[in-house]
Amino acid sequence: MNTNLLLKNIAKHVDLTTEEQELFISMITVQSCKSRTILLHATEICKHSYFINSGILRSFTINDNIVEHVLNFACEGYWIGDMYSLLSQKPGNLFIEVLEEAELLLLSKENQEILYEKIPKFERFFRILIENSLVANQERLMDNLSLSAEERFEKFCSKHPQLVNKVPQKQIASYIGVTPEFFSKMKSKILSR
Amino acid sequence: MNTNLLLKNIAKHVDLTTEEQELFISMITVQSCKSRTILLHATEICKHSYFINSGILRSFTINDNIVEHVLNFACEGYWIGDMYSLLSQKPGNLFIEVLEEAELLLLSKENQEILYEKIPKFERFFRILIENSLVANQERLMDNLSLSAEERFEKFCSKHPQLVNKVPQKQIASYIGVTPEFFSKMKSKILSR
DNA sequence: ATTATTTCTTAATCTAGGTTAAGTGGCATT
DNA sequence: AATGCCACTTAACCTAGATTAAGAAATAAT
Repeated sequence: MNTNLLLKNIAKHVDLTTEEQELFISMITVQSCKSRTILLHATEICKHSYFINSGILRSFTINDNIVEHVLNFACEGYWIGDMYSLLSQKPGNLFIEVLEEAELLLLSKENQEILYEKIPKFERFFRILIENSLVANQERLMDNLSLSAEERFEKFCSKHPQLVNKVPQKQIASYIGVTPEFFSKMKSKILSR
Repeated sequence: MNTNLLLKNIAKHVDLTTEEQELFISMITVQSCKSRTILLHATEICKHSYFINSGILRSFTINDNIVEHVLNFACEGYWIGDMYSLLSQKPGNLFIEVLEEAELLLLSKENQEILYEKIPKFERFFRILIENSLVANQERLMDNLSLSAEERFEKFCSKHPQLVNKVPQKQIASYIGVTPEFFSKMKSKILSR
């Protein structure tokens, strides 16, 4: 189990002793997933936070059993999960899907709670992660209220260059909030100038 | 200085000893603000988190010096601030304005950091607050992607009944992401049935 | 290799919501 | 009580993006 990336990630925000690192690692499990695996169904209760060692994942909802809406993409070095379901331990509305063959490190809700009790530094670490998520989310919200689809797409490209050519275009469309048809039209308009 | 509401608020998530409460209170300052006060300008660095004892506030951005976009409303018992600016200590893009005469409790960034060091329980308290914020934000984001203006308005009414008749209608329009003109049209359509 | 499924494109048509503009009513300041 | 400023309304017209539909291209499954 390769925990280098994760430990490096943690070290950016808090300093762990060797024992603390070991305790932490003992609470992590590894999981390899093929593309198209559904890690979490909307009807299930989310039991884990997923750290991505490699690969790409997304979280999304399904509307009226037809239209998908992408909440998030996540790749190497990021966490993904259904925060609502994880916190409330009720079924959320999110699916989590593997888009590109992935190796994941799983931290269960119970172990996360234990970590918080035993090593308050983890309380800080996750606080900081969530703070950053919240800031990013607020910005995206305001962007959706104030920018055109084209501007949102540009911003997506500059913020997530590693995703632009790897995830299906219809999912980028969904993330920025337009239909795949409109996205296609918009793209060819952009390319033609 | 009335800290009852705030202490009750904290007690929902963590248990403080009397000494801890006292330390905390010693770090808080009170501020009374008349309606229309601008607490934070978009060009300033946010130095405080604001807890609302009474009154109503909002945070918003201004686009091209013309169009306002409301990020959040906050009333009694809630916190407000510019999280991006507070964390980065750079100027954010948010204004914070008092909409209804307010009494606020201020926690400075420095004191917040000291609290984190001295009483890790505060790390937990704020982690939980931010988690809840993030969940609410994600839901709002998905609502903006999947619901019609009318549905967003209905949801706003059921989630924030205490605000519906207190804040200017154009600001509710902005919060749900439509123009004041369209909002007015929509409202009269709703009333006519 | 062939077939089946999905993704992407193009184009015609439609509509939710935006823009512009003019008018009304409220409330705050003098 | 008069003036000025906003907030709200109404209405005509406009447009970004949605919908529908059909074909082409790419992927996956057999």
